[in-house]
Amino acid sequence: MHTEKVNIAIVDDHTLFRQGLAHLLTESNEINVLFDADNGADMIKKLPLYPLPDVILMDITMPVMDGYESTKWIKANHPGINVLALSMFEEDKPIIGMLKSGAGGYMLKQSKAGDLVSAIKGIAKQSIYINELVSGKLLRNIQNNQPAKNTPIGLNPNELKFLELCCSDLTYKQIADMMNLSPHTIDNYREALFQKFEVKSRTGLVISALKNELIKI
Amino acid sequence: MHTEKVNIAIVDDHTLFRQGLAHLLTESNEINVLFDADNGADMIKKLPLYPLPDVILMDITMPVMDGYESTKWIKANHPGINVLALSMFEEDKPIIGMLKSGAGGYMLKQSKAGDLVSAIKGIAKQSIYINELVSGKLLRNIQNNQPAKNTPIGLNPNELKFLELCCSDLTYKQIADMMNLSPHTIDNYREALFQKFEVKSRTGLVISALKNELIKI
DNA sequence: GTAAAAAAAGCTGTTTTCACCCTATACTAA
DNA sequence: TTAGTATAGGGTGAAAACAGCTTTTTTTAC
Repeated sequence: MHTEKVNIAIVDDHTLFRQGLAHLLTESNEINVLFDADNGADMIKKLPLYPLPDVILMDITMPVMDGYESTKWIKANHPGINVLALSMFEEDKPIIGMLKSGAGGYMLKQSKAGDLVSAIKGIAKQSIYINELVSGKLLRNIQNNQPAKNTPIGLNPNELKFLELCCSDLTYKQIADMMNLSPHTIDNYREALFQKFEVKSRTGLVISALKNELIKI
Repeated sequence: MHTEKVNIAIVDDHTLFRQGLAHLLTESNEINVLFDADNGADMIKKLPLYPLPDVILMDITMPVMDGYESTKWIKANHPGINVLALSMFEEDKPIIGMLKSGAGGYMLKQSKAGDLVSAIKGIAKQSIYINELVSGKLLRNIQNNQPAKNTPIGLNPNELKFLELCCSDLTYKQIADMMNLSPHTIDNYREALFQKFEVKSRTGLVISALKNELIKI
């Protein structure tokens, strides 16, 4: 069985690493390195000069235009190209950051060549390549990402009605009329909700209500 | 080499499935089913009557107290117990939901017994067990969780940035500072957006922006 | 280089929102 | 009974938001 070679580009500011890697990958006979670049800006400049790569290997820390920005640019301008982050860092922050920026996978520079080739082939075919390193961090990220979320806030029916009407172009005066209550009473509801949601403005209140899925628009 | 059996509990409202699964897992000789329960409330009642399980297999849809609530309760009261979600659904929402609630892994009921045993052993040892099914959804979740960069109607980058910052508890003065612009300039943006969106208040603006999916929260 | 256009900043009001005081009623529980 | 609490209503002053119009600066086009 024969499969097309995967066309890739390498973006990394360490010239020796970049070129060594290019040789190494070319030797595998499954990967074709179209071009390499010093940083994101260099990549943008070179991209039109070659066929579009299937995968771009992307370093994170680079001068001029770093990996996060470069990845965002790629996904905005060539969403079909898959970005595989390739970095020395195994901390949560760069990993989550690159994935959020749009990378489809994350490999360490200390990986074995064979593993990198598999990752490149995997990401070329399925757009994403998740390994052990990444999956745990991903999970912890979404689990921690909801800090104050599971604090069910007790609202009485009137407060809830008021909250709904708040999510509109109406003034408090108009809301008071619609609820057949004095504007001062509405004031009390507002104060109470500001405290419960820990906000200081109607806009903050609306955003919180939507985030907590108390109100649907 | 000999390893301790993994102690588990099964929470699922389908009695036959629950008991059949218990037999099946017991036969593997690597897993010991301590008890099973009809739903979350039943689980909470039975938990003190047995040794603490290493892993709880948790269904999602159950009467009285569902899998999300039950998992949250477990992680709040017995954070050492690992929850493995076990469901028929392979949609994004239940998977992400259970993981956010604190589950360390997610398996389909249509899995092979051997795979389930591996998952249980994996989660008992490493607290998390991520398979192909889950990892892709996790990644897409964090990638979609923030910006929607499309600008369908005519907003320039500054107006869009302003609009984003509007969806918060910040005052216009603070927004002006963050954008390094004079409050008067911010005033111009506000006026322009009020016209474009045909609203008369910041709240109306925020609601419109969200409805038009120009901003994600 | 200059004129037109667009963006940024300024000025002056009015209205709305917000914060913090307060009173009255009615229901509940010690 | 009395204290506590939830709900409705009241008043004032300050801050923010809103509206409309003018001027300066920057960009762009000719």
